[in-house]
Amino acid sequence: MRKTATLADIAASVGVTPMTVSRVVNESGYVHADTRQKVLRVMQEMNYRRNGLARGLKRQRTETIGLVVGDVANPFAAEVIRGVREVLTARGYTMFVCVSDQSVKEEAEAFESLADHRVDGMIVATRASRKGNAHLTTLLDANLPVVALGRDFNHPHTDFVSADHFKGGCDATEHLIELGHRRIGFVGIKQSYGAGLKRFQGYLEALRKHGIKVNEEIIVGGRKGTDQAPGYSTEEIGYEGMKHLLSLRKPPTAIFARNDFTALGAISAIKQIGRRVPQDVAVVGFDDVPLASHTSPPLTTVFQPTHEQGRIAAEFLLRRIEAAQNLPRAERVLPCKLIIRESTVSGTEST
Amino acid sequence: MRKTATLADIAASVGVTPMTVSRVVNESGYVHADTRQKVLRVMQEMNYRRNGLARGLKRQRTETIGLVVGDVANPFAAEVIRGVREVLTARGYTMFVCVSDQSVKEEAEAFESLADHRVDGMIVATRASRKGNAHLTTLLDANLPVVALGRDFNHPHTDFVSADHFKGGCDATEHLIELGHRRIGFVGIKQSYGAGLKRFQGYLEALRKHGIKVNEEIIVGGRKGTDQAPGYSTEEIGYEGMKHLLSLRKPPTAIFARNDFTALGAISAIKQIGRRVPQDVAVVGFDDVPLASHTSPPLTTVFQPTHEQGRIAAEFLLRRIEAAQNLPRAERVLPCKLIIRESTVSGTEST
DNA sequence: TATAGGTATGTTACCGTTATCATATTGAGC
DNA sequence: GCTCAATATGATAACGGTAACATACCTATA
Repeated sequence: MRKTATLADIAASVGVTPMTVSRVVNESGYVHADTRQKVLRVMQEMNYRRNGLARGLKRQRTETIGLVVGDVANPFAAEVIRGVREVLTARGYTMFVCVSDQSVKEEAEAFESLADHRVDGMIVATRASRKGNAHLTTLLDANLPVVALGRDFNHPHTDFVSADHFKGGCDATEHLIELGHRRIGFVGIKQSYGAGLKRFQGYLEALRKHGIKVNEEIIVGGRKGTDQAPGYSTEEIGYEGMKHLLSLRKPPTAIFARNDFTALGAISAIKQIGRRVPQDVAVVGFDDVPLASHTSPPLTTVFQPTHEQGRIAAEFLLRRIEAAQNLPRAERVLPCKLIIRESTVSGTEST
Repeated sequence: MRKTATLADIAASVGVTPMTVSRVVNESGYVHADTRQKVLRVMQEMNYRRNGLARGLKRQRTETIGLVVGDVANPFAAEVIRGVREVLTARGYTMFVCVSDQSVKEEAEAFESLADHRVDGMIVATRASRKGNAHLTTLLDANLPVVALGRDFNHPHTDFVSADHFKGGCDATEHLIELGHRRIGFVGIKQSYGAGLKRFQGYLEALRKHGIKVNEEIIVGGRKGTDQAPGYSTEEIGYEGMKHLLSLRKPPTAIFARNDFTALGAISAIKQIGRRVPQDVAVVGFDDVPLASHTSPPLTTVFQPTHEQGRIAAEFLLRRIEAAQNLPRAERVLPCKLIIRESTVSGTEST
C-alpha cells in the first residue's frame, strides 16, 4: 500500500524545503525557473496530489461548497445543479451535492456532514420544514454562509432566491378561468403541505379574485403513501389524484397540477377513460420540463428560470463567503412565465 | 465573525485537556461520567462541530466517499444514489455527489476534487471514455479505492457492477423479432458511441442470431447537437430520430430505443403524424422508469435493477476501503428483465 | 561603494485532532 | 497493607500544509 506523496517527499527528492514546493504548487511567491521545473517533474513522477484536508485546515477555508437538494430525479434539480456549478467552477470552487431524499433526518445529516467537512458555504434547495429550518439555524450560529433556494428560510444572515411560484400559480389558474372554466381542480397536494406551497396559494388567490368558491372536494393528493415515494412519484400522484377526480359525480372541467409530472400523470388518467384533453378536461402543469413540449397534447405550463436561480444562488453565496463580515440578507424572486400549449387550448400551435 | 469552537476551547472551559474532550466526542477510552456530562453540556453551549479536516488529516481517513455521475435528471441516477447512500449511511460513511454533465473535463475535475479532499473511495457511474479512464488510472496509482458502476473500466484493483445491458438489448430485440418484425430500427445512438453501448450490441447480436441484416439507415441518433444537451435531452433525440425514420421511404415497423425517454420521444413523433403504437410502429424502451407504466400506450421496456447496483457498488467499495491490502477485482453483472406492455403488443394488459 | 529593492529560498510555528505513551487514582483480592 | 488491574486523565508528537518572518544573494542606482 503505497502512500500518497507529500510536499515533504517532493522536497526531499528535489533537495529543497517543503515551502519551496508549496510555492510551486500554489504559484505563489518567487521560485527560480530551474527549481520550478525540477519540482514539477518530481511531482509528476511521484503522482503528487495536494492534501485538501491539511490545506483547508491551515488556510481555514476549503474553497468548497455544499448543495443540498431533496430529490435528484427531475430536471429542476439538474438545472439548479448546473447553474450553481457554472458559477462556482468559474471562481475556483468545488461543489459537493448531498441528496436528502425529502427526509428531514437525511437533510440534517447532510447539513452536519457538510459543516463538519468545513465547506465554505451551503446552498439549501430542499423543501422547507420546521425541523429542517431549526437545524439550519444552528449551523448559522456556527457562522456558515447559507443561501436558500426555492424554499422559505427567514434568517437575517441568509440570502434567498426563488421563482415567483405564487404569481405563477395565480397566472396558471387565471388562464383557466379566462378560458371559461369555473370548476378547476388542484392535483398533487397533501393537506398538510398546502400552507407551504406557494403555487397552490396562487391558485387559491386566483379563484378568490374571480369570485370562485374554493371546493375542497376537487383539491387532491395522490393515493395514500404514493407521495413519499422517490423519483417520479409525482407522476403517480397525478394519475391517482386525477382518477379520483374523474370518479366524482361532477368532475372538474380543468385542473392545475402541482408540477409537470403530476400533470402528465393526470393526462394519462384522463385519456385512459377515453376523455380528451383539453376538450373534456384542460390541464396546466408547472415547471416547463423539456418533456412538456413533446407530450400529447403538448402541455400548457408555467416556466420557471431554474438555471438562473442556481446561478444567482451561487453568486449570492460567493459574495457572502468572500465578504469580510456578515452581509444583510439579499433576496431575489424571479418571474415565472405562463406557456400556453394544447393541453388547455386546442390547436394553438401548428407544427 | 465568531469562530467555531474547537476541542481546546471546550477543554479550557471545562478545565480538562483537549484529549479528554476528544474522548467524549468519539466515545473512546475512559471518561468519568461527571466529566462527560460537563463536557457535553459545554459542547452544546458552544455549539461545537468537530473539524473533519483536522480529524481526517490525523486519522488518515475521512469516512467519506465520492459518487460521480454523468447526469442527474433521470431516475437511473436517482436510484443509484439512493442505493449507494442506504449502504453508506448504515456504515457511518458520508457520500458526496459530483455531477460531470457528461463532460470528460468536468469528470476529471470531479475525480481530482474528490481525491484532493481525501475521500476514502469513489464510485464512478459516468459514461466510459478513453480520457476518463486514463484519469481514473492515475488516481488508482494514488491508491484510491474505486468501483465502476454501469460503465466499463478494466483495472485489477477496481470492482465492477453493472446490469446486463447486452442481454437486455438482445431480449428486447428478440421480443420484437418474435412478434414478426424484421425491419427493426435503433433510436438514440451516435455513431461514435455505438461500440461502447452494450444494449446496442445486444440489438446487433439479436439481429445476427435471427439472420436479419443490419440496416444502418434505420440506426439513428438525434438531430445534430441535441445529444449533448442536458436533462431530458434523450427525449428529444428520440423525437428527432423517429421523425427521421418516419420520413424514410420504408420506415421500420418496430424500434428499440436507447432508453425509455428516447422511446417516449419516439412515440410522440409517431403519434404526431397520426400513426399508431404498436400497430404501425412497435416501440421498446430500456430502464423501466416509473413513468413507463403510465404512458399511452404503456411502454414495453427492459427493467434494470438500479437501486441494487448502487447497493452492491457501495458494498464493494466499503469492502475495498476496509481491507488491509489490495483486493482482487470483483465483478457483478445483474440480470435485466423484459417487461411487456402495450407499446409492442396491443391489449396485453387490461386495467 | 553603500544602499535599496527585487529575487530566491529557508525557519518557525501553528491549523484542530488523535495515537501513543505516561501518570495518577481507585478498588478488589489476598 | 500490598499488589494488580481497571479507571481516569494528561503530555507529546505528529498528520500535511502554509502564513509570516528571516536570510541571503544579486543588480541597479545615487
